[in-house]
Amino acid sequence: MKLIDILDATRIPVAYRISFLTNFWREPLLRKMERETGLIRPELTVLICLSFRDNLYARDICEITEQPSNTVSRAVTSLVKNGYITRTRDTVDTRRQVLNITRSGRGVHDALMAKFSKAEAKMLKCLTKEERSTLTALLDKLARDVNRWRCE
Amino acid sequence: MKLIDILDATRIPVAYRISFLTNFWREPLLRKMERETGLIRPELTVLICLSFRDNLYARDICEITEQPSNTVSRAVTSLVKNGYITRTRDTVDTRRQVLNITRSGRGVHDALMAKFSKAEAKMLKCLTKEERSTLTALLDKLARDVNRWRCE
DNA sequence: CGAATATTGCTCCATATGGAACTATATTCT
DNA sequence: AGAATATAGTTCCATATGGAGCAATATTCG
Repeated sequence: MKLIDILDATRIPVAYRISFLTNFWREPLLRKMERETGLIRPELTVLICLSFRDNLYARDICEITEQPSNTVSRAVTSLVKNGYITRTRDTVDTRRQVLNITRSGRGVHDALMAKFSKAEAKMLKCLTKEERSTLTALLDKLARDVNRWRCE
Repeated sequence: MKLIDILDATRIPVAYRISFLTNFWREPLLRKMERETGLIRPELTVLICLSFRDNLYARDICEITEQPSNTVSRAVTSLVKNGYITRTRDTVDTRRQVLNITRSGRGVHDALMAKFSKAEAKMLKCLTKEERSTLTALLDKLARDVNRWRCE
């Protein structure tokens, strides 16, 4: 028996399958990233945020990602130390520090995303192009409705 | 900005959405379970396995779930202590211990699954019945193909 | 202006969980 | 049978990460 044999019987068919894909696709990939680059998850998250937006405060990243501030703080400190982002004290509000991704940070980010993209393509190979866009659309519908179904 | 605003731009549309649902749907639910029942994830996993199959060894559960043996070992010990499963030394191979879910364990399991099922129904409310079965089918296709795309 | 309150980012602590190594038992091979 | 190897389950250790609370600064309100 394997976990996959429970697919048919579970009372939470969608959630179970999503969980399954998370466990067997995302987790190994992230663990591999951790081993190979030394980057950990919250650091990747921060990097992703800063690759989309310049001049963010740690606080912004907490709100964007809904991660606790200590987690973000640690990630930021580590990324600065590795030269992947810069952190400069805000002159107006000296509690704040402006964060920006460096060239090197963007390089790491882009390389990682390329790997993930490749891994995703491999996973999706068993679907037709149409099925892929259907799947994306359905997942999208769920994700965008987060405020209705979110816990608490 | 929110993480959800990255949906359109990401290079890994499916994986990102799955990750998003995991972060905002599964994680809070599991954390709530941990707070309210004291059960942790590997314990739930073991409980699920034993609710599907009697007389498993810890080793079987490792293979089923692909979790490390120490994690399963800890979960088993804790579940036994709480009276959710029984553990009896195998007479043939005395290294092994036969595991079974108790009535109380099944009660906890069923109650949890009922909650998860309800939470899933809430999440899926924005999809039509047909969309739901399409989504399930597509995720199913991906999951069953795990051996082709799995990492290492 | 001065006091109360809010906010930013951080440190301290608790805990979940994976990797490696260990013990006890079983199996295999000569 | 005896030695080498494999396997079951555990313990030890390292680390990722969340919660609570803290110091420094900013804001609000009298």
